Formats: sequence, structure tokens, C-alpha cells
Amino acid sequence: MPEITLRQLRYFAVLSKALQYRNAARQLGISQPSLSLQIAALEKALDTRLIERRRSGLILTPAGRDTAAQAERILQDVERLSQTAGASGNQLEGTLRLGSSPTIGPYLLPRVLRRLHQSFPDLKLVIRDAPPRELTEDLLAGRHDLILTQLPVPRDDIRHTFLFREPLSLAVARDHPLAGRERVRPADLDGESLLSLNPSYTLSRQVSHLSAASGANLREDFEGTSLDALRQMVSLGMGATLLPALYVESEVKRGEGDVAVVPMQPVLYRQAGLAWRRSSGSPPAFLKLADFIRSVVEQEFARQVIL
Amino acid sequence: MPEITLRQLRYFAVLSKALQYRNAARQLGISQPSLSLQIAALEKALDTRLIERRRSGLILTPAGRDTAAQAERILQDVERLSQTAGASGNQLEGTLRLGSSPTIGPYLLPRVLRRLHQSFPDLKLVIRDAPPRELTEDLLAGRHDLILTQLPVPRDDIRHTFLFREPLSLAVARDHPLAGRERVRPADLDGESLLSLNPSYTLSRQVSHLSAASGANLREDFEGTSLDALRQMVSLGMGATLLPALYVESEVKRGEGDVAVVPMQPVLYRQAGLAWRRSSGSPPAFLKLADFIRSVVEQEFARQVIL
DNA sequence: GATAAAGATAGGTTTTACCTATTCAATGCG
DNA sequence: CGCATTGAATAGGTAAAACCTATCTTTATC
Repeated sequence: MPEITLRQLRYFAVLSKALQYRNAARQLGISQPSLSLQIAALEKALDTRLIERRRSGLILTPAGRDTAAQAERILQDVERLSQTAGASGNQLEGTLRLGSSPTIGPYLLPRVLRRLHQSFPDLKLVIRDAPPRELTEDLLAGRHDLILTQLPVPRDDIRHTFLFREPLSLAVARDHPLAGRERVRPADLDGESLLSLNPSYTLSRQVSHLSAASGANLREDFEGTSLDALRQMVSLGMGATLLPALYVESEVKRGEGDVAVVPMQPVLYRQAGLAWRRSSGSPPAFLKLADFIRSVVEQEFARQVIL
Repeated sequence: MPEITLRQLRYFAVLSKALQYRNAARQLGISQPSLSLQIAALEKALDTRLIERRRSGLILTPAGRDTAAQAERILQDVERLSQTAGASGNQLEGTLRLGSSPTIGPYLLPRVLRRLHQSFPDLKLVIRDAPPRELTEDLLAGRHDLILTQLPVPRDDIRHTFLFREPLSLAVARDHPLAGRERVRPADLDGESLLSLNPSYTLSRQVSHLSAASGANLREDFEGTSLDALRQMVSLGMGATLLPALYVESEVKRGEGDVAVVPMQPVLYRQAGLAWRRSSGSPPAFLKLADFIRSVVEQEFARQVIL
């Protein structure tokens, strides 16, 4: 059984309008016999007569009419396919699967998404949170197209672009001696307890560094899995920790209640970036998304963050 | 710019599931290089990378995922096309355009359609009423697929199948001398006035015959365009006429009021049939529809009509 | 009954799809 | 670190499909 081809459908769609082989063939830029053969092949493939051949004009059979309508639809779909597929590597369209670090995404993405949807209604983002380790794994396995994560990303088969630099502040319980300070030097932490996220987070490495540099004790018995859990521990007086500015902006300042936040001197930072597989190239869409995020950050978080 | 082909989409759909050229090629029953070339052609036609080539498994690009989903849909549509197109000449499916005579359709079709829809939910009938002359013209011009009309159809490029034979009864005003008769012979009409439809209706020829055979006067000054109009004229005492049994069943009996209906002796008949262009062949669907109508007539109009 | 018009058929050429064989790149293992 | 293995890309040649021109067949028209 011969297969249907798009060529047959294209020819038939034109013929079903022209209702004449010669004219249809001329419109299609082919000879009349070529058209005859293709239509005959289609009828054979469908095992149905589509056309009543009469000398004075053709008439579509009922099956022919239905087929013409369907063919039209299919051809439109194919047309749309070639339009949008071409666009979707270059424009912000289609579906992107974005992995996001739990220490960045929840505090950055809500505002990004709102604006993104306004500017690019044809873009769908599928977002999944996971700890950085898993994030890179899933990226390399193809389960994400790109990830929003803390830099640096140590693997050389992953490319990234820098998004912003975010100050880290010391968080202590409100009744802690350091709570009222304008700024805190590493030396001030000598003897203090430091709490940290589980070590798969890049942030935890920075806490380790700080504890080593300052003489503070890193509490190994507790490893938070979320910034919120960390804040709770701090508020209970179990130690101090570093919290990133966007988190503070979103979750701490407004509460004002349980923990105090003090800048470090010198200021500590972490970097956030957008990363993707080297093998995916650097599709314009990815770069555009990064640009967009930067612009949102600039407009919404200018005071918290450094571009 | 090369054109997209269904073959490319078929291959890509399989590849997007297999995520491996070798396997996909095996599934498709072609060699791996052939597959490579077709996929490369598709990427070129869409002007987008669809696949990240890595040694350990392939990854679809975002555009590739969207394309695979769309391709799947298109292929399904094509599949459905070949299923239903094949059926629609043979089964009662799809859309048939049925022209109908105003003296038959309105009194027969309502019951047919109800049952038809139950038995063949995938069939759509587009029905248009028109006087017989126009009906055959429109049929030949391809504006109808078949017509429901009174037989005989005099053209040799139209084929038909007989549906049923329907008695014609004399209709007179209720206060007419013949109103109480058991049956009426032609001779009884000597000197009476006979009303008729416009001569493009086959029925009008039968009235003419009757008037010639009986010595009745054919009133040439009035030519009804509907059986209802005719009945109104009769009820006003302007003359008698012949009304077909299905019309009487549907529109006269229940009123009981204005006109009386008396059988002829010998009984007069007219024939109804289903007709189509000779050039459309005799698609099984047409014959099935005729069978169906006959069966409905048998069940619903057995007393009024003769098969 | 001849003529004109329009699709079908025949025969030959170009283009496309496909195959086998080979090359190239990456991964995994000793 | 080098060597074998694996899987996709490329090369070169063949078969099939699409197309063209020329011709035949049918039907409508005068």
C-alpha cells in the first residue's frame, strides 16, 4: 500500500479549488500529466475516488470534499510547523524547561514570570526546583533545557551566562549581640555557631569559607534543605548564617519579627547565572531569556543586587 | 527552500521516541544513513536544530520537542484521513448533500433523519429543497450529491433507484358534493375544476392527465408552488386537486378541518426515488442510504405507501 | 461527422531516497 | 594514556519516484 505524501495533498488542495487539471497544474508550476499522476496516486493510496472526471469541469465526490477539507487543515498545520519551529530556536516561543535552584528561583522567578508572560505570551516555561547537584545532572540528561543556578558551575560540558551578583548578609536571632550592629566583620564571628544548607548547595561552601576565615564553628549536625528552614533555626538562636539579598527582600524584611540581618564587611557575594549544555549550542532564545531576566532584575531588584 | 515531507515527519516522530538513530532506523526498516539524511533534510527545511547529537543518547532541542509533538498530530490527522476517506465512499459517513423535492422531502425526511442520525452518527446530510427542474440542474452541476425526487427522471446522465410508490388522492373542499364519497372515478370529475402545481413538478403532469382523461377543467390561472398553498386553494372551494399520501398523512388528516380527501378509483400513484449523476458511479453509500430510506418507509408509512 | 478541449497514457530524463562501505568522534576500559 | 568499541556522519553508487514532452482518447460543440 503506497503512502500518502504531502505533495499529493498539496496538489489535491489546489485542484479541489481550481476544478480543472490544466489550471491547477499551471498554478502549481508543473505539467498536467504530473498532476494527473499524483492525484491518481492519492486516490489509490486512499482507495477512494475523489473526483468525478467530466470534460466540462470536475466535481468532487463526497469523499473528495471531506478529503480536501482535511488536507487543507493538514497543510496549514505543516505550514504552522515550519513557521514556529524556525522561530522557536531564535525567538522566545514554545516550551522551555527551566530547572531552578531552591535558593534563587522562588525569590526571583515570580516577578520574572509575570513580565515574561506579558512580553512573550507564546513562551511556556516548565519550572522544576531541585538542589544544584541534581539540577546539573538533569540538565545533562536532557531533562532541562537550561537551569537557573548559582555560579560557578564546575563542569566544562556546561555553558553559562552571568545574571547578577547578590550580597550575602549575616542573619542572627533578634536578641543576638550582633543584631544591632551596622556591619559585621569576619573576626566578630569568632566563637559563634554557623548554620548551613546541605553541602550540595554552593551557598554552603561560602558558609564553610566564612567559618574557616573567622574562627566560627560550623554546625555539622544541622544541614538545612531550604532557606526558610535555615531562618527558622536562626530565629531559635541555634546560630547565625548567610542569607542572600533576594531572600531577605522577599521573606525576612517584611516579617521584621524573628531574625535580624546585618551586612558583612567586607561584603560577601554570590553569583547567579543561567546555564545550559554545551552541546545545545547557545540558542538565541537562551540568551534572550538571560537578557530578559537581567532587565527584570535591574527594574525590580536594583537596590538589592548588582548586575 | 526544500519542502517538508511527511516521510521526514514520520521518521522524526520515531526518532524522537527512540532517541537513537540506529534503533529508530531499524524500527523504520531503513538504514541508519538514510535516516540521518532525512532528519538533516528536515532540519534544513525548518532551518532549526531539532536534535543535540551526543554519543550517549540524543536530546531533543526545545524546538525539536515542539516539532515532534506537532508532527505526531499531523501524522495522526493523515492517518485519520486515510481511514475516513476510504470509508466515506463505502460507509454512510462524512457529508452528503441531498437535494429534495418540496413535495416529498418535508413529509418524508423528518422521520428518516431522526433514525439516520441514530444509526449513522458520523453521517451529515446537507439538505436543500428546490423544484425538480432546479434539482436536476444542481445535481448535474455538482451542487448536490444526490436528490430525492419524483420518478421518472428523464435525463440519461442521471441514475436513480426506486424508493416507494405513493397513492394520490383527490382533495376537495369539505362542502363539495364529492366530499362524502367512498371513492371517486375519473368520470365523476367531469366539469370540475382541477388545481395544480407549477408545471416543473412531475405531479402537475399527473393532474393534467387526469383532467384530460376525465373532462375536468385544468385551471391554468393558478399554479401552486407548494402543496400547502394548493390545499388552501382547495379549502376555499376553488377546485379539486391530487395530493400525495405522505402529505395527507402529515398535514391534512390531523387538521380534519378544511379539506376532504377521497381515494381515486382506479388508484393513482406517483413514484419517489433517489437519483445521482451517472458520472459519480453508484457509490455503495448512495445505495445504503436508499435502503435505509426504504426501511424507514416500511416501518413508519406502511399503511400510506407501497414499496 | 469534423473540430476543439481536456484528461489519460507512454516513453524518457532528472531528482530523490536508499543502500553499502567508510570515516570520524566520543566513550569506556585495560 | 592508549586502544577498542560504539554510533553518527559522509561518500559513492543504484533503484525508485517525479517530472517532462509527445501522443492518445474521450466528449462536447458546431
